[in-house]
Amino acid sequence: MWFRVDPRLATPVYQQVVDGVKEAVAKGLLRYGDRLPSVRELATMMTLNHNTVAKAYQELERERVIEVVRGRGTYVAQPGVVPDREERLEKMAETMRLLWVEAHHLQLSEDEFVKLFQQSMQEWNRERGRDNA
Amino acid sequence: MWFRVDPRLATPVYQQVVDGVKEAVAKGLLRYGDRLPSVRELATMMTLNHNTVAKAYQELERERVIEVVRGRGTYVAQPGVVPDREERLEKMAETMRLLWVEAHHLQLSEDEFVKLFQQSMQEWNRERGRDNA
DNA sequence: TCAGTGTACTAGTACGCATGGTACACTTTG
DNA sequence: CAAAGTGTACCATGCGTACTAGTACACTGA
Repeated sequence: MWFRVDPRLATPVYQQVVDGVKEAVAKGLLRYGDRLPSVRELATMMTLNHNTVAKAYQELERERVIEVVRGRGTYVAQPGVVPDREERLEKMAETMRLLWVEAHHLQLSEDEFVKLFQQSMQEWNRERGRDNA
Repeated sequence: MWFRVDPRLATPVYQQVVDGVKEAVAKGLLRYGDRLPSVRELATMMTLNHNTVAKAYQELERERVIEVVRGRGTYVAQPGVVPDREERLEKMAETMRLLWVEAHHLQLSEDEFVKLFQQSMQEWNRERGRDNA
């Protein structure tokens, strides 16, 4: 599978599934039209309940990351209009604010903070490049 | 008070108190040696339970943001050694990763993403400048 | 017809958050 | 010494969410 799930973490399992799929799509591991495992398949693979996987799939469909075809399965959706774009941009900005406050308490200078930020993005891009080779 | 609390939000109230105090310290609204309201005072002011405020204060003390003197009160701590520095840096990096994934799904280019980031920091610095005048 | 799909229920367990109340050891003040 | 104010430690309760488990339904394709 393209991701892992750890029930001991604080973030809910269904959220980890959502994040995992979104990351796989962002990296290009999953592309438009690719079929995802059925809720029962994925539940068996990761030893989860099918309801938990279904909850994740519903959230992913709400965000237009996947498309559901009743009776057939779920597929990676084509990039298009993004729902709730403004709210999500707002939430991103708020998260950045909290990050900057935390950086302050970790005694990071503005330069160090920006560097950590760029470093995190570069590492991600390296992974993406490898996966897409 | 230096912050607000909204019990309707998803983030726990005690966490909002923690974030609020940390932000006030980061901005310079609270400085080394300043006294914080007692748990019962703050609880009354914000119509919370004293246990909720106490939980927030304990977390703040664990992070060395404040110092507790039994029988006297709580005070803003002097900047010093930061506990759990490595773990918190790790968590920051992980948050940045998730932000970058979300940015991808919001169809933000790398430049737009970085710009949003810088913009968020600049706005914060403006507020800080105003408060510290 | 039948197997596989997502979906919708119900029921139960577990955990964290928040409130409310009481009590204790400590410090400062009168 | 007494009183008031401090953080802290309990216990009990209600509430919402997460997760599991099981069952059932409507739909699709072979």
